[in-house]
Amino acid sequence: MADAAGVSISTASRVLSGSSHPVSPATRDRVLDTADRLGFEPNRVARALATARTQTMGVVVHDISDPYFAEIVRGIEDVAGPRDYATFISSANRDLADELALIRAFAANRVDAIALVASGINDPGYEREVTGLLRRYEERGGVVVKLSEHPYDAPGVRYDNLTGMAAVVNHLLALGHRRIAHISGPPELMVSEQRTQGYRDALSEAGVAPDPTLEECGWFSMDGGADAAETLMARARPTAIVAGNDLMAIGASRRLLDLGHGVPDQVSIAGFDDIELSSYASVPLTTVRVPLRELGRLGAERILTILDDGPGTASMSEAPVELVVRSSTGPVPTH
Amino acid sequence: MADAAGVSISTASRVLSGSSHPVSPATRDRVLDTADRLGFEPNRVARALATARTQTMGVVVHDISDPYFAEIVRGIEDVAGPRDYATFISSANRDLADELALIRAFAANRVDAIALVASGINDPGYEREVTGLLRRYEERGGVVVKLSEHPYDAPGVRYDNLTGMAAVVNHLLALGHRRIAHISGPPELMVSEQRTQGYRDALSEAGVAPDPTLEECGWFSMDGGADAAETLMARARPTAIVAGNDLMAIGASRRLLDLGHGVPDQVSIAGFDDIELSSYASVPLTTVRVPLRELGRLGAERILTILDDGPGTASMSEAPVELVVRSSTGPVPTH
DNA sequence: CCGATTTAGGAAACCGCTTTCCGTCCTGTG
DNA sequence: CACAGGACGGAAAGCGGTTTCCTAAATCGG
Repeated sequence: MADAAGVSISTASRVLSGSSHPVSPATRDRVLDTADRLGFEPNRVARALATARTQTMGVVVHDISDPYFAEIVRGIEDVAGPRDYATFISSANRDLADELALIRAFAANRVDAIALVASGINDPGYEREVTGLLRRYEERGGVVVKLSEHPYDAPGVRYDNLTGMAAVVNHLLALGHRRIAHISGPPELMVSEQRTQGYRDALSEAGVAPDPTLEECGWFSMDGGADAAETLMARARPTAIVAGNDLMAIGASRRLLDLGHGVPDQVSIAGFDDIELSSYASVPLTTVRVPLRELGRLGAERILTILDDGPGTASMSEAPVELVVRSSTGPVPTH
Repeated sequence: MADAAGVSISTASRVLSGSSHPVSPATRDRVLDTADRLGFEPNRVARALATARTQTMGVVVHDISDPYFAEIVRGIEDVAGPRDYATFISSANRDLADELALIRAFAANRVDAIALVASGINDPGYEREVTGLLRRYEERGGVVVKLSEHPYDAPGVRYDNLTGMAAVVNHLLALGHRRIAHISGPPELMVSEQRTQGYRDALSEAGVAPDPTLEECGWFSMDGGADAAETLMARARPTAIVAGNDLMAIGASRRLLDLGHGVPDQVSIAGFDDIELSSYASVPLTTVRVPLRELGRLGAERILTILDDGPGTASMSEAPVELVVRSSTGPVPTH
């Protein structure tokens, strides 16, 4: 390529990499032309080795089929793309070991930054491993940012699960409900844990006695939510169910309808996240809106800032959550 | 690292990279131990430069928030992971230019293979660009496999959209429907085009006269499907609607229910893909099951085979589709 | 018109690995 | 016991770029 243009490798590199070293306009054009003619694209791998920068960022998601992540990822791409960073997504598919493998892969491939999205898992073994991995990654110059609760100490963007949960529960309380059940996500997930905590806090705050039979795990999936709802109805006859995420709430309302329980006439259902789907569910869902896409944008911006200017006083910033009332919740049945 | 173990770089490399060059067990252990102690992980970028292999594959998806892709991606990961390949996903978010940029990024980063999933777009300009890009990529040793219709000529796995569509339409015809409308995906997408063609063919096969007022575009999204359904009902009063994918079918049935049209009492609705969601939609969806995850698996296996043994007589293989009847379709209303 | 800068471009070192090539030592064999 | 050949490990040459260092030519001030 350099030969074809009749210049040295150095010169070719300088114009193609946008170096600050001066190159005459004539030479520059000649290089650009031949590069274009030959369809030459510099080998990013070689460049990465030389510069210790790959211009890529890796996004670790817990489960790619969960629309929650899609929104966040989109936000990340919104800002990464225009800044010429390639965004690579990798999904752990809810497997702890896979998740570690995946972080290891990103680190080994030297992505410039790793974004952790909703992969915070509460497990001493996992925490130790992931901490070691990410610490080494950071020591080598990688930046890690978290877009969800996570045991690893890194800057990022969060939102308040407790406040959000309190909002739904209070909404339900205001409608007169007292037997409010909860379908939780996988207990090992930190998001999940916090949301459940939010549910419990809000109830005890209102002086409603806790009742373990009103809680059931639904694994953050639609079928999980459906099964949990069925179990809860059979066991504890709640008048309202608040799920740990929208997916479970949708599954729950579907199953309840199938079983002949009116939603919200006989039982109210609420979710969390406000994924797009929620307005199209069997019954449009009352939920807590989390500004997912914005979260992604802010996260990516944080990454770029750190990459450009160093960590600074990097810490967590917070995005607001908001109750969205649709038609899946209503007053407690009178009889 | 090599020094720490008291061996030469060559030796360290040999044990860490699993070379066939003999290394005594004692030395091997020493290297392994110190590597482990230091948490040393070889720089994949450097390794990639030396070997011209990155042990990564890139998956180009058209829209990451479409659950269709999630399933396929999962299938790919099923086989890539165990074979120690990292899978990177990148989403074009329905933007043609972005999609090209994304292929370019994968190529520049020298992923060993690129899987094209449902990103086949019918646009002369795009086709020319993408062909040039991928051809160069292949010339350099990259392997490309397509998991959906795509203008670029490459091996892969497909399934028959025409047969699938014929199955749903015939199902509807058998139920007595004659005014069968169609909500299509984005016209530029090849999948979309084929499915629409399948719909038209099946109708004309049955001797039902084509009616352009019975076709409407729904962009493969839930809202798009909902809007299209509303338009169709106002304009042409179909007794059945077959959508180009499940997402649109779900949106459509939701909207129709909202507008007071019974599903399937007054209008039957069918989709295509059989994404997980479809059994949880407002009304469990009659649809065409596409073995998405299996498709991903087969695709990844094809990639690995080519990577290991060369292209061989690489061509398209085909996965079967199958009609799944649920409760969103029923006999044509009698009056 | 001359020395000091500035501008432009080339040579070569380097990024962190793999791999070829080579030398040493050990073993088995006639 | 001499020697062929295999086991083992090190030195060094890439891989394809970037960047430092250096030189030659052009420009400038006085």
